[in-house]
Amino acid sequence: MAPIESAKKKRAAIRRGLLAWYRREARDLPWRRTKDPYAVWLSEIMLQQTRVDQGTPYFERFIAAFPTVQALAAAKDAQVLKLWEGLGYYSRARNLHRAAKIVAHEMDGAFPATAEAWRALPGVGRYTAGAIASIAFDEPVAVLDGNVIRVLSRIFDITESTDDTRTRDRLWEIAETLVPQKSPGDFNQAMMELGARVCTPRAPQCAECPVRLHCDALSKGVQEQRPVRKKKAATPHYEYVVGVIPKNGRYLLAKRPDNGLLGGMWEFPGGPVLSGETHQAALKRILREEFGVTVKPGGLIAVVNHAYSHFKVTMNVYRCDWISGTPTPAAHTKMKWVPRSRFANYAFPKANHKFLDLL
DNA sequence: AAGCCGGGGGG
DNA sequence: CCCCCAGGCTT
Repeated sequence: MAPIESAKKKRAAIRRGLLAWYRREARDLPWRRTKDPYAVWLSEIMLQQTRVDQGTPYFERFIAAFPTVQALAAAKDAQVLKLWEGLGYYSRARNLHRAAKIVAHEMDGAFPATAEAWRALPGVGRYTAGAIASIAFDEPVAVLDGNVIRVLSRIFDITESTDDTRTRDRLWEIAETLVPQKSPGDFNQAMMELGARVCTPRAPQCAECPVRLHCDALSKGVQEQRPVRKKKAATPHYEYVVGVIPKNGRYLLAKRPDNGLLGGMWEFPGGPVLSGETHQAALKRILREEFGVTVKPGGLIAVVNHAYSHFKVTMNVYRCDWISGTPTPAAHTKMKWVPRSRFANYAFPKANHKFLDLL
């Protein structure tokens, strides 16, 4: 079948249409008011797998606390984590902090100037490197995030699963072919903004789309069937018990290991209930074996449900009386008795915040 | 290639 | 309830 328009003309029309739309419709976001590489970098890390509306207040607080890469490099781990509290994917904060120290101490405070050089920093992959280089340094390199995958899979009617590596490679190639020499940062942001506000996962607003005349999926009426995704396995559900243990006006907290789930965060001690085990038996067993204290389980404070990325949990939170034992963590890195008035200095997981106000 | 890694909002 | 989000790292 002969193409209605040449591929080259189609690309030119897409560039023109998206750039014009973006200059008219772009949201006024804090990191768009500057080309400071530090601000652009911070925004890109914070927005990984995170919606703009969710990330924006975190960006404002974070950059107010650490206005420069030197300030971030000099910060304490706990301070950085506290500012990330509630945003999720906490390894981003750890990698960001590590990278800030590298830039400040090993690169003399000078940021990398190319996408390739950015990728050497921890937490910066192909997407983030392309975003920073194109936005802050005008380098004509592509980005491919969830929005761009959706936009391109519709415009070019990609029928293969976009979870497949070969399809990803093809999409990257399309994106690289599209990105203009001039205003690459605006173009990349235009594709993402279109994906976020017009070319949405469900019920896309095609009538509002500046490139609707060039969209292969729309012309076939299959836009809601793109992108093609593989379905994910069902996530398991776990039953946990958690102990709230007061002693002399303080509560027993434990710090999670720096790597892995909720790395470096503080939490009330607890763990999974064995099948057939009562909550009271589980509390006594877990607190003795994993945290080194003997307790007497008391009343139920809360039942909290929480969903993580790959499992779900029900936390049964009980008040417990401390009987004996010096807190000694098995899998955690340290434990402390902390007064309620100082909780504000500790980064807690969301699942703990769901019952913290009840204490 | 597949799994791990949070939390929130929309349908 | 399921899906997805300005993804990267590890195995």
